[in-house]
Amino acid sequence: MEQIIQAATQVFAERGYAGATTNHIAERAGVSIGSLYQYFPSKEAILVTLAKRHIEIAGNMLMGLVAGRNLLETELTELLCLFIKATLELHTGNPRLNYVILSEAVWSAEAMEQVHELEDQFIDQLALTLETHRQVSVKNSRHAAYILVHMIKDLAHEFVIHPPVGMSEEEFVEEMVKLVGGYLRGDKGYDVV
Amino acid sequence: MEQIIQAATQVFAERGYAGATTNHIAERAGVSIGSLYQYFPSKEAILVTLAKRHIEIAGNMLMGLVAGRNLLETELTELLCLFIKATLELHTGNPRLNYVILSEAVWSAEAMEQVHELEDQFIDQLALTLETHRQVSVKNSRHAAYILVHMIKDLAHEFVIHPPVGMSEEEFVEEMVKLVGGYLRGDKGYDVV
DNA sequence: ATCAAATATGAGTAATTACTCATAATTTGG
DNA sequence: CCAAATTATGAGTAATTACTCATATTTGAT
Repeated sequence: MEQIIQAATQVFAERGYAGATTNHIAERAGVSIGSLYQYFPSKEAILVTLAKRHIEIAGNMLMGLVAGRNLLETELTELLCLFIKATLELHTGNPRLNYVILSEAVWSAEAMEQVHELEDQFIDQLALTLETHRQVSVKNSRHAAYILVHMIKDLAHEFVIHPPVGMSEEEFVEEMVKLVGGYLRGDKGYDVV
Repeated sequence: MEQIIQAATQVFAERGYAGATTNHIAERAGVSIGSLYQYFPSKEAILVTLAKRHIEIAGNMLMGLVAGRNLLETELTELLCLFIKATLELHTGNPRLNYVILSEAVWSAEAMEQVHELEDQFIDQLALTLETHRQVSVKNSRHAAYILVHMIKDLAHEFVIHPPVGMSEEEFVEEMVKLVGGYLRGDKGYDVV
């Protein structure tokens, strides 16, 4: 079971979703193809299990960043730095696997729903954090959290895959902090039409 | 040729990349499978042609928005509104096809490069626009354009697929304008660490 | 009208692969 | 120690599908 997941992680990362065969995964895991299908009803089910686990790990990791801190006393900029760097690291760690999970896999409606559920949980938690922080001023914390999470995730993903010429990781983080920081503070000296 | 692309557009949108068969595309186009392979060497080549065309159309459409205007006299907020609404529309128009192109298709390294080249061209053009506008103040216009384009594209994509509960399209546009507007103006009253 | 070049045809193929199932090994509980 | 339940095995299959190629049709120049 665990070995199958581990093998799938490797094989998906190496060959992509379409390129990975269930026989190959079973072989890498050191079990027979029959056993594999005793634990997972389909190839997609393996990916879903793997993806859910990765999203859970990422979520816990990111929430852990703020867990030990006194939010009221930590600079927003520092928090954002942490978040963005951590997200970047998550994507840099195994870019190919992240690519497979985020972009390449063919999700069934059901699988997609499960993944979204986990995402939503994380967004809800982040929304609470946003409400608590003194430097944050947004109309709707849940909406802000939604935008935040997806923006950071998607841009980090994009950056890892195809960064613009001449932009270092530090510059990327700096720009992201600017972008997000300004938005969360809500300190605009002009009206939005 | 043209009919094949049209058919592919429909079939990819209906059945996804993996679910679409070349025979099905040929049938829908009203040509034989042999003819299809006279024009396109592979299934992927069809998708690449189709994707490049769509990116080109989208790019032209978005650049056209600012073409007729006097940039110096148009409010940044208004411009951003236009851009974001247009992007949202592009994604709403045929969400399934956009999904296939952006997320589901298995891109070869070569195909990916071609797509990125087009994206980069658009980013370069936008960078010039940013430099021209009086209300924009960014350190590196190309980097800003990169972040802008991907952020708007990815978030619009995300929003169309899985919007947060209770967020209307208008609210989404408003938030995006806030987010991007603040960033581009660069009017921050604090230091970034 | 003639011929050659260009284009169209679609039955067929070769390869792939997710998944099954009859059988065998192993574990469990009495 | 045995039987029953659980779990493992892997050769085989059924279905799918991207792609080929021998043949037919059309085109266009002379």
